[in-house]
Amino acid sequence: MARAGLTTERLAQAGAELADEVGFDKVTVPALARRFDVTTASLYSHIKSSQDLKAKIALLALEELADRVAAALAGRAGKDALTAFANAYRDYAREHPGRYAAAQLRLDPETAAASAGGRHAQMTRAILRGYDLTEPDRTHAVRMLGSIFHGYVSLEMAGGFSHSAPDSQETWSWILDSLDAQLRNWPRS
Amino acid sequence: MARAGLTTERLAQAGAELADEVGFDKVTVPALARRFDVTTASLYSHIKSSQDLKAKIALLALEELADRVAAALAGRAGKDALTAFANAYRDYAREHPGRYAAAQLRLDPETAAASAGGRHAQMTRAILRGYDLTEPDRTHAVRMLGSIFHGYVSLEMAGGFSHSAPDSQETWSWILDSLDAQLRNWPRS
DNA sequence: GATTTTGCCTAATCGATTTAGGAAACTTAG
DNA sequence: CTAAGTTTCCTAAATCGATTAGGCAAAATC
Repeated sequence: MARAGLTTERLAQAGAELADEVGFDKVTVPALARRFDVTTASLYSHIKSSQDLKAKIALLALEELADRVAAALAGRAGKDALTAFANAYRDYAREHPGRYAAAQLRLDPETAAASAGGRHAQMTRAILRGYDLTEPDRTHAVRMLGSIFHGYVSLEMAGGFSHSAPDSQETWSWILDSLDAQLRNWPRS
Repeated sequence: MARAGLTTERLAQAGAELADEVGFDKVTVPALARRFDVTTASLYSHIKSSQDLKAKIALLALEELADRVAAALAGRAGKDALTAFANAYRDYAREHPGRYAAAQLRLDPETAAASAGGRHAQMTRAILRGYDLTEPDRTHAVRMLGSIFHGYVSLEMAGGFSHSAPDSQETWSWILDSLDAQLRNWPRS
């Protein structure tokens, strides 16, 4: 019997592609097995469970996203860095909706600790170096940026802004301008 | 054979309670049937499918949340209204995590149109009456507020802010102060 | 080339989803 | 009050996803 050449990495990769095509919630062990023309049971030599597969897809997405953000951030500072960061984030979600959804999966603490989550937090802090904030304002600002980017992208993907003027791109730019102004003028009256 | 007295509303209500207890993704037709001591098939006289059940829970959550926000907003304006709105939103998510997750379910357009989604948008606009914004800034601001509240609450529920100082409440207050200042000083430099 | 390890298979169980069809309980009209 | 109609719930059964046990053949190791 010819072997299909499965590995954990290939499964995660194919699972990520499947997620982008049909949605992360529709990623299922049998569906992935069909892609490799093997039986469902065969995948269980490479993954522990369906949850495990999803977690591996999530880790892959987090790494990819972190790589993109890192590349976008290279050599930039201030508003330039803020915009690059935000756009890298948003573009990834638009190009890879299934992976983006995967990246939101709640991981157990050990897995999360070994993930690219730390790089994300680190890069967000790096953006703020271009602004004149001291602790604890800097941490508050990190959290605010994370919230607004994640929230905006989620709502946009859910179709929240698609059916009315002004278009989503304008709002995105407006928000970035607004955040930049807010951070530059801190502390305010 | 004694009847259990099922109705669509009771199922949605019980489904919402179940969601808060075990998580929205764990709400299943058999699990709900067990609560009423009936067989799984019996529920299908009241719901069209499992998806339909979840949509009904989502609609219930959206209504409840809109009611709460409306109550919180009554008689308030300016920063007071902003804070009340934000806290109503966040408190609901903390008290009813399953329902909050349900409220994020993507509904098909017709269902969404018949939902309390419109009330939410309307109330968000109402908050901004206390600030001096004109279109299209007002719409941009509505979207920004929605994004940040949703994003913050999602990340907080996912445990994103729980393992480091400063605590989440401080950041929440900081963000509200910051948003208020930003909206009051609009347009800026 | 013999042995150990690994990859994939067959077979089977369990739980969730859903439909078909029947019987008992409510409702309503005569 | 009873007969007809409707609704509610049941039994039974098919399908599909998740998962485990145990076997055989292919790779890798010696």
